Amino acid sequence: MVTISQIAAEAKVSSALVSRVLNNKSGVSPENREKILAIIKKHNYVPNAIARSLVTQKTATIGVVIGTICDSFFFDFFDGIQDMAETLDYNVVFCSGRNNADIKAKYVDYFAQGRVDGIIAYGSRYQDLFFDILERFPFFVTVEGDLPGKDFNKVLVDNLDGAYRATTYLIEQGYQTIFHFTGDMDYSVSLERLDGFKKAMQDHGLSIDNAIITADFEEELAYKRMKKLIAKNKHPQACFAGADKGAFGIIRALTEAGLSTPGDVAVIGFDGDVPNSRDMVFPRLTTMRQPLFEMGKEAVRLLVRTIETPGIKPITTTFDTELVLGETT
Amino acid sequence: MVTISQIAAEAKVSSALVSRVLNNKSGVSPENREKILAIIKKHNYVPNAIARSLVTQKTATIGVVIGTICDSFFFDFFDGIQDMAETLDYNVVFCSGRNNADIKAKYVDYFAQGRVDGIIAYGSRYQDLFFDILERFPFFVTVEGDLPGKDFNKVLVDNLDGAYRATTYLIEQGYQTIFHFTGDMDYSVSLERLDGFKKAMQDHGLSIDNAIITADFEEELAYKRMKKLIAKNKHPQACFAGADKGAFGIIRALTEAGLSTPGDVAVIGFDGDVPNSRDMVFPRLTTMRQPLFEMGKEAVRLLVRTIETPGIKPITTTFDTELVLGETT
DNA sequence: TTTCTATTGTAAATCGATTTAACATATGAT
DNA sequence: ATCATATGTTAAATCGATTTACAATAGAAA
Repeated sequence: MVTISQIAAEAKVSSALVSRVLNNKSGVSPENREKILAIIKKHNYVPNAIARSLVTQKTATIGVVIGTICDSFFFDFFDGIQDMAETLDYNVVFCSGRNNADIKAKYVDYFAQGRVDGIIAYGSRYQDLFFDILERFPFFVTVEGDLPGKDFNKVLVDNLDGAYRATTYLIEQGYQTIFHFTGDMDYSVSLERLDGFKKAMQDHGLSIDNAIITADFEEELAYKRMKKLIAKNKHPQACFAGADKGAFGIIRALTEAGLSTPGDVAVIGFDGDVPNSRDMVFPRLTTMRQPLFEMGKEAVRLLVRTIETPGIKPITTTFDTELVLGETT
Repeated sequence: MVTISQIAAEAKVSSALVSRVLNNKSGVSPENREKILAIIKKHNYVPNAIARSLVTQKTATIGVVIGTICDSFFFDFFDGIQDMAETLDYNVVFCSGRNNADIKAKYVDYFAQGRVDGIIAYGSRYQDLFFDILERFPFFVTVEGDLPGKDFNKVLVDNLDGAYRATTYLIEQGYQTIFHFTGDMDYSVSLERLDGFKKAMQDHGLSIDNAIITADFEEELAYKRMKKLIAKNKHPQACFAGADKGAFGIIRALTEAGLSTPGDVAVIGFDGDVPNSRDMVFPRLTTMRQPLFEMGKEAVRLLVRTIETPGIKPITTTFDTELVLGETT
């Protein structure tokens, strides 16, 4: 690949002059500017970003790491990130952990080697390695991820409140027995949603005995758990799933057992994960929606703020969830 | 951030020694190695990848650019890329064009400034700018993208054959009037699929008069076109959609009009785009599946091959599609 | 003519690593 | 004691850009 010195040599000028032309700076005579531009064009010369970054200490890039890129849940989040990044003049690159904590940590480390100006990391499994790696890097934001006592930029969702409202909504609809299918208990968001559920039940004088079903964020386990409950004839009047995928599993178990929703069992989810083929999905799920687009935007905003304002204190922004009524309650 | 010279200074050795420790090379006394490692650990020192890349001329990274990251169609493709990249020891970063040709070109350019060792670009709109930018970079693979007469690494699908077989399958099922809903005519894959359709119809002595409905790769336009056909009572016995999303639009129009599939109108798609919530989707679409996982793997294989074998000739790999029977034919 | 200023250009330092060549020191064989 | 070899260490070059400090030139002002 052709370099700046080769361009300079061919133009019989110093590389400093070429650099000035590249960066549209003054201090170049019109004749030289024209000559240099012609040679640049002739060779399709593009300055090497690596070399440039080394001296400017800037990559103009934000790195995003998520658990897996193969999850439509993130679509709005991605779009929010890119939207704000474009207005703030940053490029965005995404890395996927392929549902593997080690790979995710590897990519956080990859970014933290100075390849980007800032990192956005999504995830709330607080024991995960990637938090440690993140903390060695000066500019980052975690989304959904919190660590007790640690002070960094965070974009959070008020899971406790959301779960409380979801549960309260079910109670107000008149359901008496309500089960909560938790998310993976390794994740702090699962614990928060569980707490919200418990609090709502207690505040309304309802029992939570046997009401907590340990599941995860995937469809399969919730499906199995619900299937077993139905078999034992111990299913509740309503289910609050800690994640939309779990809710879909519950509905599948119901459907297979010949039970209807919300007729026999009401189901509410959590996430606002709108499947890609929205119109083909039946029935539409009632869920607590997270404002993922706004969260993406906010993550970039916080990140760029700390990157460009030396010494500024980190911030936590917490978003509220929104009840989206579907056809399952 | 701490640098190699600071580590060297603190250990009272030259930076060359520290570099050797970092890269596990010989030529360092056990005592020095230990001392240096201790200081590295103490400061959480991580070598700067930008500086390293500048001298090694390696980033150990493959950049992937697609039209939009917000499309479950790519999931298997992404996974195939990462799968092969892991075995060949490359990192993978993704950039999304947000359904905008300019943004897509911007990211191809971004990568081509030397930020990655090789680029994988997905897309077949041959007049798109990104082909020109790609060609200034020595190492790249296009997927689905072809340019007549140009010689570079390509991963293709035999669209003509796939469309021919899809159409033939419908004909063999006994359907007489078959319409083809094309993809966006800017894309070469659309033209190829159209050709396959035409050829199959002609080979079986069927007319294609009024049988070609110009649509795009999205659901909405196919829906509208089909709706209009139904209104005029001019719909065919079977539809071959150039993309699965279009097939879903056709089915939606049918459903709304009270028509059933395949009872009233059979529908076959093209892509093998399995929606995320597979089990919730009704009915399951018959489609020509593209082996996206394998295509991702192959793209990486071709790319790394040209990166690591100087002077080697570019290759084109063409994959066959596979008829996946659903419930719509 | 002299002095000052503005403009244009270049040499050299810099960013943070790796790599090469040179050199010093120690070890062992002859 | 001498030479060859192996080992450990460092200085300096390098990667490809930007940036700083300064030199040269030209034109304006005194």
